[in-house]
Amino acid sequence: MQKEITIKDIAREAGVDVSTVSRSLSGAYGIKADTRNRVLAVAQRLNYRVNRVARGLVTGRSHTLGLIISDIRNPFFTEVARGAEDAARAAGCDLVLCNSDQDATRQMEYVAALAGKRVDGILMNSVAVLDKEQKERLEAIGIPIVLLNRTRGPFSTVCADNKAGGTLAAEYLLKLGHRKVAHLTGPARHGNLTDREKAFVKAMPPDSVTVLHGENSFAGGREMAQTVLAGQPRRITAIFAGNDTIAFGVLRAILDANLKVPDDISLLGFDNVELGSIVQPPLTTIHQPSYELGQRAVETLLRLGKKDAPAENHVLPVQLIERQSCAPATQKI
Amino acid sequence: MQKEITIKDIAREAGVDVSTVSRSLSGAYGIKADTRNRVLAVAQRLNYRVNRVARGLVTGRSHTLGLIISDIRNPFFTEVARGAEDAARAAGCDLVLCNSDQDATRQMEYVAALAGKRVDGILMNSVAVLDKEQKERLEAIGIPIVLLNRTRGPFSTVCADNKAGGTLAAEYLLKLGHRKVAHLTGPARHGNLTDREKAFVKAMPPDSVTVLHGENSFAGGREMAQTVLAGQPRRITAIFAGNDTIAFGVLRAILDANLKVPDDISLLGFDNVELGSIVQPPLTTIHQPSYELGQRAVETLLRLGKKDAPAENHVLPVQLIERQSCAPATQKI
DNA sequence: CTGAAAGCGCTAACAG
DNA sequence: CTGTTAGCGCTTTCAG
Repeated sequence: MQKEITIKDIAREAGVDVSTVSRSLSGAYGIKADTRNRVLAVAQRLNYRVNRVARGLVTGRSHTLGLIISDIRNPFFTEVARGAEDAARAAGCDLVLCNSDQDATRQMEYVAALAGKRVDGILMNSVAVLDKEQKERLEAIGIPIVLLNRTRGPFSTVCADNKAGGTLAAEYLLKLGHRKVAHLTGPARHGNLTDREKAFVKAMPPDSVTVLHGENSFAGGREMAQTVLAGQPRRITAIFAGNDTIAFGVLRAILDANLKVPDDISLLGFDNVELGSIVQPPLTTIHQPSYELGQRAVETLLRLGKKDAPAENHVLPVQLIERQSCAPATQKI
Repeated sequence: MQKEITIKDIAREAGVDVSTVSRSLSGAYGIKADTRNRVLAVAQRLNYRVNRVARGLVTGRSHTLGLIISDIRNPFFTEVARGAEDAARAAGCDLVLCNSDQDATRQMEYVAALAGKRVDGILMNSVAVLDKEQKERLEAIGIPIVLLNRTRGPFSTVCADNKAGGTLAAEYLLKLGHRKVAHLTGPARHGNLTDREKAFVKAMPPDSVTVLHGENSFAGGREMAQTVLAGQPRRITAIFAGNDTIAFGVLRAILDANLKVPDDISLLGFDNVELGSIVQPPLTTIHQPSYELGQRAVETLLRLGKKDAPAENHVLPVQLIERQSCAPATQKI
């Protein structure tokens, strides 16, 4: 690692002061075009690169954002991350990726690490419900935060209309005549998933739905489905999965049990990830605008960076995507 | 943003010098346990958080790594990213995510930005072949780099045995009796994909394979497949896709054309992403250890950070995963 | 074992 | 328009 080239070197070489170099480089006003060009030329010749660490130390801005999600391998988050990265990049920021695996400790460690690096903002789908102490700790770090799985609260939020989605799911299944269904979803108290669950249960007739909580993943979906399928004389005619990833796991289990979707059992997902269309049968699901979620989230994060910016709460619309995994309920009882 | 708490505050409060605070905090030798504890207590009470930017400025280490990939939405890269993030985290580093979309300019912009932030290393699947000038520029920035899609060259590399994979694919298809096949893959000169292609073509009989280059994505796969299927009286009996994502697109197109896999046409993928098993039919593919790739890559990156560390070249094994998308060739000619 | 002092590379008043 | 002067918050010799 040979010595780093600094503005001092440029200053000496160009016969000006470092402050002049600094101003030339950052394109500030009050520099004769002539000198600026000269400085720039020298900088170029010396192959100079600003040290953004040093700059950040004095300006207090890192131009870095943190994204804390459960697991980037969930295609929904992948899409969110991509939207976030694109928006961050458009604003000249970098994005650091953190996988919390829904672990509260890990999540707080990430927050601390990001705070230590003085990121300009943090984007997170906070695990579980934040207790009072955690909320205070988050507020205390004094960094803009936007939550991806809350609709209200002390922080800014941007998320899809999960409640509407849950209701939509119930109405659709009801319309198809399903009266005994299972809802297989991730851990309880998860914000998004919980909202879907509540709205879904509420919109269904009393006692018509069995809810199972498990791991929020392909494997989790498979396991929950196995439990359901192995249970008492199967009475359910449809399964509403908390998201598509879980739905894929459910599908795997159903196929393994030599049952047919939707003939033997209907399956409804949530998210609308790309692969839902090539799975067999193509998955009927509730679409949520994942990419836009990430995008909007960093945009509001950036806005929060300004002085006195008020908290914002955005809710994006969802939509039923009808494919072939749901059919009218058959009289199995 | 209320005033930041610094070691100065702690020093004053604890009645010691800042250097003592610094030493206590970084757990250095030569501090009486007594004073150290006192300092730590004060730090805790004041809710102090090191400013890693400031620390980085003097130590020259940012504890941040950069990951530049084509697109995080490709499940293969998702898995690589997860492996990389886990390994980075284990080493106390953060990972910044960059999507190059295979654009050379964008890639170099990212490299420049990361270099400006003085990251400790960069992990990338470099787009296309690097020309001499680019190589020199990369070497000039003086940051450890490991490439994810090369097997040799001036930089350290870690990637799967793509050549063996290509050969494996050819041998398998040959064994099944396929003598007219298409290879649908991403852009030419892409490192990994190119290696697969070359080895595949080489292992197949002369003139038995038609190669198409397209976009490296689901959509790209679909388009290429449409072209192939629409072509002259279809003579091919099998398609080898450059990777699973492309294969999924191909599958979509085949289904859309009302053809059956593998009855009408066999389909072979590469990567072995999780969803390959629930697609219908389950995808036969060449497995490569994506997660480990990411993991190993940051581990070698970290090693390169040490003084005088020699470049390393790792090649990880691949393996045929036989599912149900390939069948013996039928006599269609 | 601890304090004093220098400085990482840069920006930001304040003069001139 | 440009130079001078202070630091940003931290680590790191070098003394003592």
